[in-house]
Amino acid sequence: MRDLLYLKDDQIKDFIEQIFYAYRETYSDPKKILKKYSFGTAHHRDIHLIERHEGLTVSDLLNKLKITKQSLNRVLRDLINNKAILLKKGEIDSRHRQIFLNEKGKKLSEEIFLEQKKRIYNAFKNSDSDSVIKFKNVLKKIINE
Amino acid sequence: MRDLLYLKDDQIKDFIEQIFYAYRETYSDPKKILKKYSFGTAHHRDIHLIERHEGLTVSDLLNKLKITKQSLNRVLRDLINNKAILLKKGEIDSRHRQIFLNEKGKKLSEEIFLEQKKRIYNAFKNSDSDSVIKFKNVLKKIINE
DNA sequence: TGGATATGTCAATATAACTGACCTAAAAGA
DNA sequence: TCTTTTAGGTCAGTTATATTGACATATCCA
Repeated sequence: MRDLLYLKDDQIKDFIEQIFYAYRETYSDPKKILKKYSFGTAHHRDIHLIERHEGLTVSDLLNKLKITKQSLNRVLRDLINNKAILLKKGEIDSRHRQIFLNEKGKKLSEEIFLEQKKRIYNAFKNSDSDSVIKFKNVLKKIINE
Repeated sequence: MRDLLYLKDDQIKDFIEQIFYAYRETYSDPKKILKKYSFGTAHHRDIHLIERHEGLTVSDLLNKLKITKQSLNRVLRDLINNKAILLKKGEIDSRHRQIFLNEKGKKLSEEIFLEQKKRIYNAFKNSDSDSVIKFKNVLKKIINE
């Protein structure tokens, strides 16, 4: 077990480099669309997480993004002013704010995704299903999920 | 082929989210060490690429990083002032500058890597070798390598 | 009622990037 | 040789995204 090639330092360094490229490329693709709305990647991440977890609270979002509430609030303000999202008081605990996409936000989210999807879709289409499943499993282990 | 689960939009969105987490966590780990030297992640990326490709030129580095030379120069200046790297005129074409780590840079690079390695090493140690190989293959397809 | 929690906001600062303009030295080509 | 291109460096101003720290408000819970 101890001399597996992929556990050697040089190989691990290659992986670290490739994770950087994969992230950068994946999140670069929709930048042109974001620019049309005067949004950046920070807005993109919020839109993505709100779409995936409709009704999540501000603190849910903070926990996923791992940024400060001051940073988050700048971005949420932009999205609210643009009428891409709306905040509702939590029904059980009215201190909470639950975040939703409205129609404009859903349209934007879809537009972003169509651009961003291509790269991943093509990579998967050219891989066999076992590869994709194992890709996911290793990714999960990297993020301790 | 057309109804493979992992080609569905929701699944692809999950992958996009996980690529973000994987990148963020992988590059967060060594931030404490970088701070000791008053460096940030931009310095980290440069150090990494110089270590992996000793003697690469400024334009090689620009092509890998895909940032402007003005951005790169701020970071290289810091590294030069800190005596972490040195630039030599290219032997064949003396317009080129070839970049090398010196002793201090090598030590820093090693220190950063030991911190960053843990996450990937543990993920791989808990995966079988077929998974890791397939992880790499899919990653390569995502970045079109 | 008093403390903890969830959220929001003001202000200043840091980091990493950008655009645009301009400069020098060296190589390459007509 | 003269001209153009390439590689690199720099100045100045700006933008995007994040930070720290302080403080305010509303709501929940014991």
